[in-house]
Amino acid sequence: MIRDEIARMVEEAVDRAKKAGDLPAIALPDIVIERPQRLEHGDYATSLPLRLARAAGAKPIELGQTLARHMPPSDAIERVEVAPPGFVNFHLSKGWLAQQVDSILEAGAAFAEVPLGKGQKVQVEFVSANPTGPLHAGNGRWAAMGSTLARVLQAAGYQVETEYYFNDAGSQVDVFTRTIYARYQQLFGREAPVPDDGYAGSYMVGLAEQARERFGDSLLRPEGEPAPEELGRFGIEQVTEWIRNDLADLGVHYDHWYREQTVYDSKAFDKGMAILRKKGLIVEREGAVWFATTQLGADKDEVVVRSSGLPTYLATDIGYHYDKFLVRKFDRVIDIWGSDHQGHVRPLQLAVEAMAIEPDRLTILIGQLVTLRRGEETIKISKRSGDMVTLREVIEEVGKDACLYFFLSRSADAQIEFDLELAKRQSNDNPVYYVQYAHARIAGIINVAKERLPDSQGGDTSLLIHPAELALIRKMLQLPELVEAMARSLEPHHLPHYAQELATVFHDFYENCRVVDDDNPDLSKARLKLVAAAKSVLATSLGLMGMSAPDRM
RNA sequence: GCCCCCGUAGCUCAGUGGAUAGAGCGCCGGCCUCCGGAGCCGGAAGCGUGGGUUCGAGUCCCGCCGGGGGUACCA
Repeated sequence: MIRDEIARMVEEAVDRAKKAGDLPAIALPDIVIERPQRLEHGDYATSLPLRLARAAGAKPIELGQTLARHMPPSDAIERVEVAPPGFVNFHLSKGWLAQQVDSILEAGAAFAEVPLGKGQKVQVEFVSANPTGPLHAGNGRWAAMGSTLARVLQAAGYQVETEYYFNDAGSQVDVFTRTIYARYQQLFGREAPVPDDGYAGSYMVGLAEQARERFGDSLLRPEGEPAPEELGRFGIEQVTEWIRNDLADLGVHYDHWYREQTVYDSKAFDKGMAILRKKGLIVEREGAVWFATTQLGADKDEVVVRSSGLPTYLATDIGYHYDKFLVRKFDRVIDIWGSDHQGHVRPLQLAVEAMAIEPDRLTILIGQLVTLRRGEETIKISKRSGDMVTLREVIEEVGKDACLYFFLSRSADAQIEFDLELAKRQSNDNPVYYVQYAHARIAGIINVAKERLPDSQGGDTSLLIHPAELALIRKMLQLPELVEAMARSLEPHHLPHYAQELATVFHDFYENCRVVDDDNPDLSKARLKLVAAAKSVLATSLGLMGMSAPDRM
């Protein structure tokens, strides 16, 4: 990327200045190349002189001039300017910019790729909601974010696997089974109340009805006997199928669906626990088994096996991460959790570290929860109370792409409010259509060109000199930089904003530059290349977000 | 109480410690003899609050105010 080349140039300028005796031999901070907000400040800039001033004992502006004087030449850079109070600004040459159109066209979707991950094996696990009820609208946020992050990391050179972990073994399954059994019994006229801690949602009645169709009354047990496990398993399977379908309708597909039961069956649970036990971190007390995190600096210990004999969520998660790192050998693991799980972050990190896994191989992204609202009314998300807005409902009423765009455009740190009424009303105003419209518009232009320009091949991009043309090229060139930034920060929410900016500069170009012009076939052919490149970059951006890039709307 | 996240335009949200803080929606005013007006151009309007660090703070640190989450042998 050109930005990296500029960083190397700055480094070389420093070396040359030192050798020439124009700069004392001082330690160099990281060279940061930034993008100025204003075009007059150039395409790229560095504030290195400001940072070096004190150590070098010189005025920033003079340091800047020294660096500029020693700056090696480059075909891509038209001029280097020093601006007060101490910036060095780099202006890209128009000719070089125009050439990039050919490079972008040639690269296609690979234009967004950057060699950052070097083939490292990374897992992204997200959503992983319990299969005890349908996904709610808030789960869509993690689906959008996780799947996009996975594609971004892929583009950044990582070998990525996505995973959905579903809980088919814990205590919630027991609650679920008792609830569905209550509903099932009710269908046969028995007085069986839904347990106090059970799932109140009406979908449980539907599941019971499905069970009745499938099993008849064969699962009825004598009064007072516990719920049959088979009924629970049946329900879990049905709900898992709903979840798969909802995610598929959002365009989210996983490489692996991982069952919690696997943690036990594969002995990962036992092996993980054994490591911690060997280190003296497992203690028994008050009838339960504890992970002694206080020995690792925490302010309280964590229960791993309840006095009932059932492992806790944390315990299975320890085994699960043993499996991720020590069995499946991912170089990096990224878990996306809602902030309601934040209390588990430290204990799990401590466990991973205690298993001798380098702590920075595990990244747990905590996303703030989605608050749902319908007009004035706030809706509490709770599967157990049954008062919820399902993801399916939102996808159907707002549309897949608009839904993805909404969830994706907010930082994970922002608690967002999803007003279902507003979302429905504004779905036509969703920015995603603005971006898709730009893509469709280009498709239209290309069709017109086919009719009117018999020979539309081989445009000469050096004819592209209009400010609107160059602005479009400049914006396209940001995509690889953005992919790299997102892969580093794990913040995919920048992508929709970028796509919109790209669409904006395209629309501006469209207003100012006529592409298909019978009187000027050479310029038309050059501009056709430009819009074809823009179409490709728009499609790539939309593709990274899991959205469609339609030729017609 | 303690821990984590957040307070930026009327609303929903962006903003790698840099040079004059942005977008969408909403509001006001303009633009179709011409490739798709789901578009373009212009306008009004903002960093919760008080200190500190820095050449430079919306961004980092501390206090206060406000919102969300956690602090379970639930996940």
